[in-house]
Amino acid sequence: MPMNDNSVNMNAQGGSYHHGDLRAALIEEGLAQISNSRVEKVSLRQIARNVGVSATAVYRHFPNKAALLGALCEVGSVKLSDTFRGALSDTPAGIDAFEVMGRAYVRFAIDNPSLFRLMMTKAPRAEVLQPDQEKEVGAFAMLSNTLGEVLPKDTPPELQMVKRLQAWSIVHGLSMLILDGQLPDDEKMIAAVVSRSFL
Amino acid sequence: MPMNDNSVNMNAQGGSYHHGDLRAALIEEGLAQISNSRVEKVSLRQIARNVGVSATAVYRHFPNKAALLGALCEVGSVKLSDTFRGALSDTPAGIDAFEVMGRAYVRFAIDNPSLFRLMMTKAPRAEVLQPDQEKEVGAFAMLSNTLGEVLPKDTPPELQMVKRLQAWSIVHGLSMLILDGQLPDDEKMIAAVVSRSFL
DNA sequence: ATCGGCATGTTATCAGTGTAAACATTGTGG
DNA sequence: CCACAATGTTTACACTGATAACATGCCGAT
Repeated sequence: MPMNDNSVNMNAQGGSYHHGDLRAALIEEGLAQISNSRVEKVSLRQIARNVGVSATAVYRHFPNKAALLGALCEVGSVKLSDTFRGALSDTPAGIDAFEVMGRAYVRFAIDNPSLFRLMMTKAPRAEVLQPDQEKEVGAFAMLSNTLGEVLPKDTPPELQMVKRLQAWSIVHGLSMLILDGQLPDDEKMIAAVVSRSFL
Repeated sequence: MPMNDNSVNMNAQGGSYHHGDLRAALIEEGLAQISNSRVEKVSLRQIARNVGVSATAVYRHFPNKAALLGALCEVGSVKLSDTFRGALSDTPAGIDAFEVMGRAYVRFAIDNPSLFRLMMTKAPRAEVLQPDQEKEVGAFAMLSNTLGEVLPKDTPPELQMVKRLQAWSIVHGLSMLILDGQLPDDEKMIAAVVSRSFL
């Protein structure tokens, strides 16, 4: 029996016509897909199928596939924020907070490769012009502000900004190189590269 | 007139049945496509169409789309190597060679965003265990060896390796963040971030 | 020189994708 | 209570990468 396009075989399963909270279900299934597939293999139709709904039903909740992926990114962002907060709160005194954050960043990327990629390609441009944007809660801001706290107080603002960008670049670059298979996922190497020795 | 799938309207253009050097033509057109499209929009069929050949003719020269893209990567690699060599040879004495290489790396990424992405996701793992692989000519090796030359001679090998990885990470991370629109394409900022101040 | 085989093209077809249009069903507020 | 808005469904279309079967033409052995 060839799967007939995007049918859903209504009167087979006991579900009701209306789903209840399809939007949330789509996001959940989308996260499941992206957690063990490359991002370019994540399919709107497959998500709909797994949720048990027709492909076009998705369009009642998202204008297009990009918007659905965008919703996944939002979830990813809070996940990353939580990871950062958790890493910081678990840090015993005397341990360098920036190194902890850096390792958490790389670890998050490794644990959520496709989602991380998606987040990076879709996120809005980081507010990077003036330091210490308290309101900003993006990945860069949390990492950057942590670095700001461990830098010497008399660091001139311009140099401080450069160091923040270097820190982000190092941590992000290392993450991407590991995700792309150019560098191995080696805990010791990660710790060494992220170490603050360069500041 | 609806485009009838993958036809090529033979007796309309004066071309002969056999192309002569289709493989090269496909690579050239592929490079053209990737130079002004995102990588996920590059289409095997579109390439074939632009070359004036049926879609399936491609499969006489490449087993699948991935192989064609792989060929584009190879061209990209020599392009990057040339860029590096050119940057080095244009460097006046007294200027830090590593900063020159770093800027060239970032500039290449900015000038060839899709190709650069493709190269990074397809390249084999960098040989990174022992330094100074003379034979290795990949992006990392050239950058890394340049850094090796400007580091103090008495730097212990282990520290040297970490610094090489940090250098690559910084340069690669900055490139990706700019490509993803997270950081602006600002010459001064790039120069500052790539500066060797962190060594 | 011819002729057969092989390299290199072609068309037809398939399964899969995102998306729009038209139709169906249901919960809900006047 | 019932129209309507919200939320589903089916159908259809233009794409994509890929396979199978068929066509053409170059080139070397007889």
